[in-house]
Amino acid sequence: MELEQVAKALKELGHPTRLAIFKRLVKAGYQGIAVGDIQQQLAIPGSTLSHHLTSLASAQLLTQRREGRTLFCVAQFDQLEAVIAFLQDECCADSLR
Amino acid sequence: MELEQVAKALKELGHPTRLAIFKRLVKAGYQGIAVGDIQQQLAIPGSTLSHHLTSLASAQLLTQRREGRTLFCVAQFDQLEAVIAFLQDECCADSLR
DNA sequence: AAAACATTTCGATAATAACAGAAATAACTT
DNA sequence: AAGTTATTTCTGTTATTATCGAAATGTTTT
Repeated sequence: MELEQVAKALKELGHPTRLAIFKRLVKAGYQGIAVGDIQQQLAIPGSTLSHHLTSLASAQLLTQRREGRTLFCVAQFDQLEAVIAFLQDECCADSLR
Repeated sequence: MELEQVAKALKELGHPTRLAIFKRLVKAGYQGIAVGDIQQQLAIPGSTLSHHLTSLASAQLLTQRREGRTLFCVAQFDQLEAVIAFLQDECCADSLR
């Protein structure tokens, strides 16, 4: 994975609210979690939440699936894994220690 | 590790220049790498670099050790590990898949 | 087709971050 | 103590991000 892409993902995860959102996404698994549910859990305005979701999506950290009038957000697990792999392989120099 | 603290570290790593700096720090191991060497490698102004180093330090991602007039920067490996652990434990829900 | 619901976009403001030249500080060398 | 080297702090500017109410959009229910 490219450094720029990883930096982008880390940047988007690097905000308390977005990290909290992402944590919930991951906990929800492949089924995902409704935008409205996230909003209730975090108690933040819808417009603010929507921006944060757009940010996370822009880093390929989530996808959305509509079911009626409800939008479900699903963590993009492969992207998270790629980020972790970058930190471990490119950065975490176990061999040096 | 606290979510806020992790978010802070992710935020600081989430900048292309800082991630590139950190990558070099890690590659350098416990011995570290001189500020001047980083500057040469990345070809950026000293004042800009200094700000980025301060940012990384503010997230406990590096420490500095002076040797004469040269400052060495050393990655704070335990902090990196804690961040990775958070992403894996709190976020990466392997069990769900 | 009107009302209700779920979510996004608009619009505006405030806060933070990034950048880099110039001046300052710290440490060594002569 | 003057000069040289290494790095940071100062100062100011520009750019990006965060926030959220209000209006708009898309979807379902009646």
